[in-house]
Amino acid sequence: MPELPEVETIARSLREGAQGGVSLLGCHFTSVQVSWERSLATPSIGELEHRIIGRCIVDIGRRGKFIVFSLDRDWLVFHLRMSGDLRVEPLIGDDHLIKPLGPYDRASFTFSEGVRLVFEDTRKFGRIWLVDSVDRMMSNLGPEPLDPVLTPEIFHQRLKSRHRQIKPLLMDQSFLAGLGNIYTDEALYLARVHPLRRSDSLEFPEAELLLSAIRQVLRQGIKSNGTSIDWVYKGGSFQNTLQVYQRTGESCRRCGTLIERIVVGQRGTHFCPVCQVLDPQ
DNA sequence: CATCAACCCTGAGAGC
DNA sequence: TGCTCTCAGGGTTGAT
Repeated sequence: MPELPEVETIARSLREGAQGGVSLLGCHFTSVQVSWERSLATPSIGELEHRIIGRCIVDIGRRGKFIVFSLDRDWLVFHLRMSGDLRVEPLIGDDHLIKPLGPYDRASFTFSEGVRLVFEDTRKFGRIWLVDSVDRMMSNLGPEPLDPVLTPEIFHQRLKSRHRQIKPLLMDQSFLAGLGNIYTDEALYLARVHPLRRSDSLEFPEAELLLSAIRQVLRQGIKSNGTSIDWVYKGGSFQNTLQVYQRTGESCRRCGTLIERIVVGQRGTHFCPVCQVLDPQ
């Protein structure tokens, strides 16, 4: 389930060709294939083809959990949701034939440089967009948690301006861009904030601590190349650092109390009932 | 504005 | 062994 660190890791390897991979910078599109129509949010397949063939990739980055390809005209944007992934591979296999796509490959973009970019997505929740304004598309996204322009003062003000349970608020992408279930649970634990606390009940020092906890888990996640949980995302090692996520019934590493699991905003939520107290509500 | 439920999907794991 | 059932999970949408 890619969150900010996983998306950052994938975007980085597409851009820099990390771990033996190939950088896509400068590549030119020669064809597009979409095998599951609903993976393409916009435009139509015909228009996508028409607008993208011949375009060149100028940059590859991330905004929230979106992977953004800046082309010499338009932007190609991916959201991996639960099970999506992007991989780059040679178009031609060892048998000198064009490699067939796998059963979970939903779209493929080939380049004049002899490689292709494959969007695979087992659960079909991921989406692809080709847009002429990435700013308009992202206009509802909240601030980047790692961006220094988000000061503790501003963060505290934003928390104060709402009256919501803290966990669903942190996962609300229009409030803050990039946190998902795993890193939210971890950050709340690190900051000793109960997931059901009301956002406007946090005093400034708590908000400051929470923001720094969020940054700490995200930075550590990026350094670990993300979290490999279940069969969905592979390659990262942050799962070895998890303090509460999927540790229900195991001991808190700070106080030994058993980690509890509750449902908050329809999401499985893991916390230590002793370290993360609810009292001010 | 906040909360909740349904929906989109599939593989995995449990129960039988 | 193999079937059926339930569940997770991000984000959108619609109801309360």
